[in-house]
Amino acid sequence: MLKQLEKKYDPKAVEDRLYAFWSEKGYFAPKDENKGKESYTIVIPPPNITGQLHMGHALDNTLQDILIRYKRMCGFDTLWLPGTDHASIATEAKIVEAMRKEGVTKDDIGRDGFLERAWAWNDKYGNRIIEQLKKMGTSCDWSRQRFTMDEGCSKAVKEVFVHLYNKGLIYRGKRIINWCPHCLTSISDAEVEYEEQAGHFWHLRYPLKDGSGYVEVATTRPETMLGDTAVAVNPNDERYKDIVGKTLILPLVGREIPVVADEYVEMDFGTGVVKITPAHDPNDFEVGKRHDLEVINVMTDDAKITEDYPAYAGMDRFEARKAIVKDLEEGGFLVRIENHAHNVGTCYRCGTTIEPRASLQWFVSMEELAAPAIKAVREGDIKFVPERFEKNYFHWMENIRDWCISRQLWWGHRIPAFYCDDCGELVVTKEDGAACPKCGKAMRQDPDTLDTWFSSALWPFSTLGWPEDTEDLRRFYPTSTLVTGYDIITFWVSRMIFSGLEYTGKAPFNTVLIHGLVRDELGRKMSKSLGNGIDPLEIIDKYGADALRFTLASGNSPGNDMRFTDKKVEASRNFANKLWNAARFVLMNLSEEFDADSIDVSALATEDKWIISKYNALVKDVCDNLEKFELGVAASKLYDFAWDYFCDWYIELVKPRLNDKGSDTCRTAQHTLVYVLSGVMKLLHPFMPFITEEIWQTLPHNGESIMVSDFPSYKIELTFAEDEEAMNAVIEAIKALRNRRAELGVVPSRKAHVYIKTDKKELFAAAGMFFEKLASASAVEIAGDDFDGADMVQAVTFDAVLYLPMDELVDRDAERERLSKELAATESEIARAEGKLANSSFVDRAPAKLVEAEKEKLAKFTEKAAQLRQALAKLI
RNA sequence: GGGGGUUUAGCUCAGCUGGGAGAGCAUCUGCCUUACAAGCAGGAGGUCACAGGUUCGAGCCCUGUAGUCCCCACCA
Repeated sequence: MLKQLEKKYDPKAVEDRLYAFWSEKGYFAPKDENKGKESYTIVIPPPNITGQLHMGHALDNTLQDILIRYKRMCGFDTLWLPGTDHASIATEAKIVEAMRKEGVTKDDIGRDGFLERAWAWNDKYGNRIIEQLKKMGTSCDWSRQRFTMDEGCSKAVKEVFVHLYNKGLIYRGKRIINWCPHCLTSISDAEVEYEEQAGHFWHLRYPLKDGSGYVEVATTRPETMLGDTAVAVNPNDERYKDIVGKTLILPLVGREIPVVADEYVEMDFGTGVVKITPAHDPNDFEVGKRHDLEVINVMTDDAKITEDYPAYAGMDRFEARKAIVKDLEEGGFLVRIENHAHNVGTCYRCGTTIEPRASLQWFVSMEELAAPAIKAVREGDIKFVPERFEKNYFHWMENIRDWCISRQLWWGHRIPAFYCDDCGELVVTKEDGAACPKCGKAMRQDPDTLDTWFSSALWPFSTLGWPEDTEDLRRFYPTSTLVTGYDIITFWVSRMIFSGLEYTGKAPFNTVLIHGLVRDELGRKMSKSLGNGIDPLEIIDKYGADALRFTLASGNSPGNDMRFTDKKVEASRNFANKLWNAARFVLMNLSEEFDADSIDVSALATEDKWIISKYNALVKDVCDNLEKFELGVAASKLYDFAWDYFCDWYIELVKPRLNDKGSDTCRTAQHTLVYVLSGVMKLLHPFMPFITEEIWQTLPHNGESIMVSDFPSYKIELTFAEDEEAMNAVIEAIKALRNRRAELGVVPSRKAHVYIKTDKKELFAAAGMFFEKLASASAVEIAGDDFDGADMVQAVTFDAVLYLPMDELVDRDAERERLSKELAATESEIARAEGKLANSSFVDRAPAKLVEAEKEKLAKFTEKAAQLRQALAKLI
């Protein structure tokens, strides 16, 4: 006896058990016997060890899991490689915060003590998000799980750093960088977010040393005037020709500063005079370099005024601004204040206003690296889906600036540069604790660490063993599809591309599948500060992982944002339950085992061929869609097929045969049910892994898990166009009857005799039981050509006219009106078709197939109109 | 300032190379038809933002306009 199912699908009773089963069976790992086959590899975008699973992860990983499960079932040598990212700033901030609560600072415990805490923290919490991912059903090969700071990744980082340094592509220099006074580190340009703020324009007056007057400058940041080392005007500006080269006295400070001429200054903006603060503005820094100006830093690491300016020393920059403006005003140097909205750079981690700052940092020289990365996408070695994101990528890559990679943090990859304090030698080496090659003394390692993205950039190959020539690297690299959100194309995708090309000589993946953001019901970004985030784990708890996955995969197209609502998950949950009950029904009616993977075509009834033919077309569609990364389209096709065709029609059509226990036709119906349902389970498995496995295992099946079964493939011999057409005619007739009965308000329990006038007598005669079961017919009779049908209710379709003797129930006027309306509609269709066919340019230029189809339609509508006219005539 | 997305039923969104507008939810009507009320059957609801253009034919292609969202750059 076959296993029976509970009435409602209970995800909790299934998910953890099946996940453990898959895991124990080792299905997540690539199979040895697949070695040598074409590989399909995905590397996970490594979540931060500080992270908690959010909807973005849920979406990202659902898409990856769909792809990898699909390819696995298709027989590829598949690997989905998981891991985590050390997330230097985020993690360090978290640990510092925890220490603050204990009253301990980084300086108190020192670098080693701090790192000890950080590693302990990683041991404790680093795997939390991995465990959460498993709840989603993600089929990563956990045996290959990596961490950006594990030994192998660290080795790769050093290798790359030394390689680039030796090639002259990494350099150390004093430049303006973005400094976060809260995180106390430099950050890269990509890590700065701009926001518009209402500010002011302070017009200041700087006196000429010779007492001949003043120049007026305008600034949005008056506090930086302490560090001014010049004032600049445009060389072509007639107004200021005379003062170029003269000397000014900097108010409040008394420093003598020159007036320089520089193209950078725009004559028609502000006063046409710019104060130059090389230490605190990137443009000013460049001007300063051109004119050999002094770079005077006026702020401490935490953005307070330095001791060099006693009047303001220790003041926060914004506090100092007020004080300085007040003093300028009192000294008569403030001309006026204008309102001015301007963009302020903020730290993407903490939101603090960044402070541009001249500082000695390490940089990657980007121009040479960017060129091949641009070429690879340009020439199609790497494709973005959807393609439009290539524009973003090109724009970023073509305007790329050098990448500031050093961070004043402790948690991360320490820069492998060593200084000899004795002789001043700088050595960049993979060896720790090397002695100075010049004087043999011990050297001091650079205290800074690398930008987190430096190691992430190597992820597709560092995780496979690079720089060693490992079996995994040969087997799985280059990877296939990278799945990520559009928000990290610049941070991550672009850097992986140039890294892969530079270090491995290959593009790290061939397709970048971009998805959008998951937003809340109101279309807002989910965020901690808004508190509008929805916890995927709570959704899983309430509706099941399959429902969540199906929701995220469907109703969503690549690159576009989606809104998340419980209503959508509910619909998916209902779908899961529908599948469950379909399976229940099939099992309840199963009397023996059948081969779920093949079917004897010769025994099939028309309706069997109809569903199998439709199923076969579905297989093709789903594969095509998945190959094109149209996962949402595939999902909705599966939904429609399973619910509409299979449940609402096929199961209902086949019920009468199932009652005929022991008959051949019953057995054929059973086999068809098993064949199609189990195929649909396979097609759906990438989307809804748990319920499909549970159902598949309960049904007759070959093998021990759907996860490692063969994905269905399109079979030309399973296309039955004629049977499809025949069954469609019957279905149309059933719908027409139902429609008529509903319009007349006849309850289903009231059965009625049905007369059918049709050319397809055999078909409709054989379909009698369908009308009894699905259209409340008490009996069905095929009417002869002389059948009159006067005073009967009629339902007209292309292939048949159906008569119901229910005169006493019918309002004749209403019926006449209805028929007239339908006739009018039909006549307008005829007019449309005739018009089209009368149009010689259509007939001549449109494809012959379409013209032919139009003619057929015209004939059908003409026939239908004739029937309707007859019916009307009989009513009167 | 530059670039891009988006605008389709009351709501959320699909709509593949141009060839008679779709789904889910909501709504209305009728059904406990022994797989499923998380269900079944039926209905109503759209000048596909607007204006031009290309085409035999446009939701789809081109141009422009408007609303909306985003990205990049940044004039002190």
